[in-house]
Amino acid sequence: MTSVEEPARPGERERVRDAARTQAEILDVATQEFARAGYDGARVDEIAARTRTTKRMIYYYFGGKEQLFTTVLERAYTVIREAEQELDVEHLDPVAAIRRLAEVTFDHHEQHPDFIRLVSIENIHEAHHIAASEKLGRIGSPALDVIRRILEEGRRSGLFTTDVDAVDLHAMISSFCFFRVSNRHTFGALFGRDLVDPAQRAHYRTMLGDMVIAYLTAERASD
Amino acid sequence: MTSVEEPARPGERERVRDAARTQAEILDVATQEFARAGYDGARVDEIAARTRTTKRMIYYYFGGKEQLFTTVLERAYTVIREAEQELDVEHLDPVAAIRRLAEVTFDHHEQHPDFIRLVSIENIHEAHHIAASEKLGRIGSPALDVIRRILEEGRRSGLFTTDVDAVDLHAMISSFCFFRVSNRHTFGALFGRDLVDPAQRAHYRTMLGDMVIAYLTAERASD
DNA sequence: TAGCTAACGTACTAGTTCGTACATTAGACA
DNA sequence: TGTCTAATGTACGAACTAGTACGTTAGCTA
Repeated sequence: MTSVEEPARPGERERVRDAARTQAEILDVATQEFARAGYDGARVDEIAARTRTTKRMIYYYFGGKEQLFTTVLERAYTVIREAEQELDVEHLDPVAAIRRLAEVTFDHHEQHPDFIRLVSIENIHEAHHIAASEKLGRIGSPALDVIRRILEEGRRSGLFTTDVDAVDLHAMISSFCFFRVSNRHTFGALFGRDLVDPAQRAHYRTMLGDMVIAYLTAERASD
Repeated sequence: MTSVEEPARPGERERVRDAARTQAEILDVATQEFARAGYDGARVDEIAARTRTTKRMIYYYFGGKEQLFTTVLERAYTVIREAEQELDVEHLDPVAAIRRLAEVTFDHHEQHPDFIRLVSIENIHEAHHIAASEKLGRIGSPALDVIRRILEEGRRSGLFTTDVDAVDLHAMISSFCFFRVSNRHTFGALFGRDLVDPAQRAHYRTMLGDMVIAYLTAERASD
C-alpha cells in the first residue's frame, strides 16, 4: 500500500518528470483519501493537492475518479494476495497450521486498516468496481488453496472432526479479523471497548485461534 | 425501520398536514437513501423527491443533512435494541440459550441489511454521529445482559469450560453475522460464493452456533 | 367563524466539484 | 544539437448540491 517516497536512489538523480513515480504518488494519496472519506466523500482536488503533481495528471493517467478508485482497489488487493503467497505453514501439523494461518490473517487486517476501509466502501457500492475490473476478477486467493490442503490433511489424520468447506472457514476467520477493525468505532462507542486496543491484541489473537481450532476439533458437532 | 404508509386508519380521514407522518416518511426514505449511497453519496434532493413533502421540510424538522443522518441512526439502533428486549432464552439450558441467541442475532442481521449498511457507513465516519448523539450514548444493550447471565450459569454448571467475557462473545457472534451481510458483495465477487444465498442460510446459521458452542465447551483451550 | 400558528411549497443562491481546453516543456533519441 | 512526444501546468466551465428567504394555508382553538 505504500510504495512511497523513493528518495532518489544514489546515482539516479531525481528527474523532474517520471511517469511511474507520479502514478505511484497519485495512487498512494488516493488510497488514503478514498479510505478516509469513502468514494463520494473523497475529493479529486484534495488528492491532487496532496501530490507533487496536479489534477490534470490524475485524468491523464487514470481517466477519472471512478477508474482511479478501481485502480486503488486493484493495488490494495494485489498487496494482500502477495502477502498470502508468503504463507509458509505446510510444514506444520494441521492444528498449528490453521492457528498460524488465522494469526497471519489477524495480523494483516490489523496492519492494513486502509485496506479494510476500502473494502467496506466497495461493499457499500455493491462491488461494482471489482465487477468492472478484469484484474480483480481472476486474482484468486493463495490462502484458500492453503486452507484446502490443511483441511484435507487434518481430516485424513483424524485431527479435525468437523467437515468444513475451505471458503466457509476463510469467511469465519476473515469475519472476526475484519469486524474487529471495520467496526472498531461503532463498537467502541456503543460498548465502551476498543477492539483494536494494543493491550488486548494478544488476547483477541488467541481467542480467534481458540475459536477456529475448537470448531474444527469439536467432538461430533451437530449434523 | 419501516413505520411507513399508515393508510389512514378507518374513521381517521387522512389529513393533508400531519407532522408525525411527514417526519416518519422522511426518516423512512432517508434510511433507504443513506443506506443505498452512503452519507456523502446520499442526496437531500433525492430524499425529498421520494417523499410526499419537500426539501424544506427536511430542514424544518431535522435541521440539516448531518442531523438527519444521526436521527436515522438513532432510530435504526432503537429498533434493534427493542428486538433484543424480546429475547426470551433464560428458561433454556446455557448451551441451548447461547445457540438461540446466536440464531436470533443471525436472523436480525439478515433481516436488516439497511441497518448493516448504515453501521458500515457510520464506521467509515469513525462513529462521529453516534458520539454526537445523546440518545445513542446511553442506549445500552439488553443482549449483553442476557449473555452475561447465560455465561455465568454455564460456567457455574460446568457446561462452559472457556472463561470468556460477555462483550467479547458478543463481538464474536456479531462479527460473523455482520460480515456475512456487510461483505456479501466483495466476498461474492472474489470467491464466487453468495454468503446470503437463501439456500445456504440454514447452513451458515448452524455453522455459527456450532462455532460458538465449540468455543465455549472446548476441553481446556490454551490459557 | 375568526384568528393564529404550525406546517408547508416555491424559487433561488452561494459554493463546490468533476472534468477539460489549451498551452508548455523535459528529456529521449536520431 | 535539433526534433518530437510523453509528461506536465493553468485556467476555466458546466453541473450539481446543501441550504435559505419569502410567501402561503390547513386546521386547531376560542
